[in-house]
Amino acid sequence: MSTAVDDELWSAIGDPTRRRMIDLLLSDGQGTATTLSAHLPITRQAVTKHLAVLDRVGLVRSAPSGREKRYHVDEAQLARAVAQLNAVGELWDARLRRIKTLAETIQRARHTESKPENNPENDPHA
Amino acid sequence: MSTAVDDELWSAIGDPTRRRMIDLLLSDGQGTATTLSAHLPITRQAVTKHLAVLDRVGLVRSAPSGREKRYHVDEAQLARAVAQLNAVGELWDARLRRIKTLAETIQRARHTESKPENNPENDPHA
DNA sequence: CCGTAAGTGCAACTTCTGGTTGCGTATCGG
DNA sequence: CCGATACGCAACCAGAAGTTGCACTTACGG
Repeated sequence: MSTAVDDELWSAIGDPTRRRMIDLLLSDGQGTATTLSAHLPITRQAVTKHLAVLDRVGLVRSAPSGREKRYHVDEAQLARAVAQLNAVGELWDARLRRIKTLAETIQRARHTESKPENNPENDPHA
Repeated sequence: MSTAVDDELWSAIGDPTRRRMIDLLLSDGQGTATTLSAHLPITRQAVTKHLAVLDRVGLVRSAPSGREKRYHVDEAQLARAVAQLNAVGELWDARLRRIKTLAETIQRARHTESKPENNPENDPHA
C-alpha cells in the first residue's frame, strides 16, 4: 500500500505552505522563489527550501532564465499526487460506508428490542 | 479557501504514521496506544503523541476502559477530512485539465507558425 | 565601463515536531 | 499481596521549517 515514495509525495503536499506554492505556480504557470515569497508569509529563503523539497519529489522543475530561476509544476507528477489523494480518500470513504452499513444492520437487528437509541458514552459533536 | 482549521486537519492526516494509525483504527474499529504501537515502527509514547494530535483535531476520540484507554475514529470528522482531500484533488485536477487544454490549443495555433518564442510573460488567471 | 539594483545561493542560528529513554503510577489477575 | 500490564509525565535528541546575514552573479542605466 504505502511505499516510501508515496510517503515522500504525501509529506511534500501535506505541508500547507507547499500546497499554497503549488496553487500559485498552477495559477501563474510559473514563478521564482522571490515572486512566490511575495504572496506568502515567509521569506524567500524558506520558499527556496520548500522548492527544493518539491523539486526532490519531482513535483516542480526549474529552468534558469537569466539571473532568475523559474519553477513550474510537473503536471504528470502532480497528477500522480492527486491520484494518491483520491486513493486514500476513496479507501477511507469505503471503510466509512462499510461501518455505516454495519451500524444500520445492527440497528435493524436490535429492532426487536425495546431500547432503540440508548446513549451511554456518546457525545454528539458540534 | 484554506482556513486554519483546514490546515490543522490537513497536517493531521498529512503525517504517514497518523494515516496508518487511522487505517488501523478503522479496520479494527478501536485500539489503544499499546496495541497500535505493536503494528507500528514507533514506541507507545510516540503513538500517544500522535493520538493526542488526532484527538485535538477531532479525528479520534477516547474512552477509558479499566486500565486501558480505547481510541476510535470519529466518522463524521473523518468524512470531513476526506471531503478536504477530494476538494484539493479536484481543484488541482481541474487546473491540470485547463493547462492541458491550453497547451493543446497553443500547439494547434503554432501549427501555422514557425517562431513560437513569443513570451507574453503575463497570464494572471485564477 | 562602472556602479547599483535585482535575484540567487550558502551558512549559522532558533524553534517546533517527531521520536526515544527512563521513571512513576494505577489497574488487573492469580 | 504481588507481579505483570497499561498508562502518564519529563528530559533529552534529531530533523525540518523559518529567520538573519553575507557573498556572488546578472541585468541595466549613467
